[in-house]
Amino acid sequence: MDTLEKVFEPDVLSANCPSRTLFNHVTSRWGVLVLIALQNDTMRFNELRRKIEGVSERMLSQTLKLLEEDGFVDRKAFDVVPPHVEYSLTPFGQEVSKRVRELASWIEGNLGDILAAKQP
Amino acid sequence: MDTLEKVFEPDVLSANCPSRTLFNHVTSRWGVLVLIALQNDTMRFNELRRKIEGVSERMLSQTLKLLEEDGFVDRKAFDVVPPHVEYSLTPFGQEVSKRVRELASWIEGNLGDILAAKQP
DNA sequence: GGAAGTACATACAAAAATGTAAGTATGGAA
DNA sequence: TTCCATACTTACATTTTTGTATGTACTTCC
Repeated sequence: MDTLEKVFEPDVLSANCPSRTLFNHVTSRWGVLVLIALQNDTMRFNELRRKIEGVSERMLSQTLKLLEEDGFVDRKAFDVVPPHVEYSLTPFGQEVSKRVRELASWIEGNLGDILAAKQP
Repeated sequence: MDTLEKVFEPDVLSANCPSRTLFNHVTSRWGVLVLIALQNDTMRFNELRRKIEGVSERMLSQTLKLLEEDGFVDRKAFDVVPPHVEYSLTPFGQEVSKRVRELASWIEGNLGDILAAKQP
């Protein structure tokens, strides 16, 4: 009966599938780290910057903006001066964060064995 | 009694932790896709290239080499001409692949809702 | 009064990633 | 015989990413 239903299957291996774009944002160099850093906390911009060693302000704000547009990060700005902004994960963001964390944790937890197995 | 034991905790948030390097390789633009593509198969170079839409030969071989050095990908070359090479995941590679797949699958499975929630 | 902290934006520069085209040695198909 | 396929590598060009420095409009600390 569903002969006319669309049978579009999202696939990150397809060059122009929207899931690929989202996947790229989430797995981007700083994206993964932002997702991990925000996992259980609400953090301010400079807090995040200190936690994620090596990010520049530019990259951090760019990454946050992208993840906010994708609906993974929530930005709450208080209209005061000096500025006060709080970042946190949306429910969607928490789901992806959980999975990114699992990948990172596995690597961290097996780091010794992985490095020991490397030849060069 | 373990006063002299090392208390090094791998952490991807630390700029020069080796886990960060591995994590970057694994979550690199093409790295994630190679890991996903190889999940249940042994594949040849050009097969992979066709499966991962958009990779250039250069990037594919570079990525494969990196993941091989890290011990996630196994390369088996047969000494024939024309060349015949088979790529597959090592046990470590299967572990990371599993987690990368879970992230990708979650995004693919929730793509509709994610896109629907986006404002801009 | 000067320095530091806040959360960025913007312009410019440098570095890194990626693509393109060509080459290699050979077998098999048309 | 010419073309396609295999699995790459290398040189070169372009694109993208990333960093650096500076400015903003205040407030608080010393």
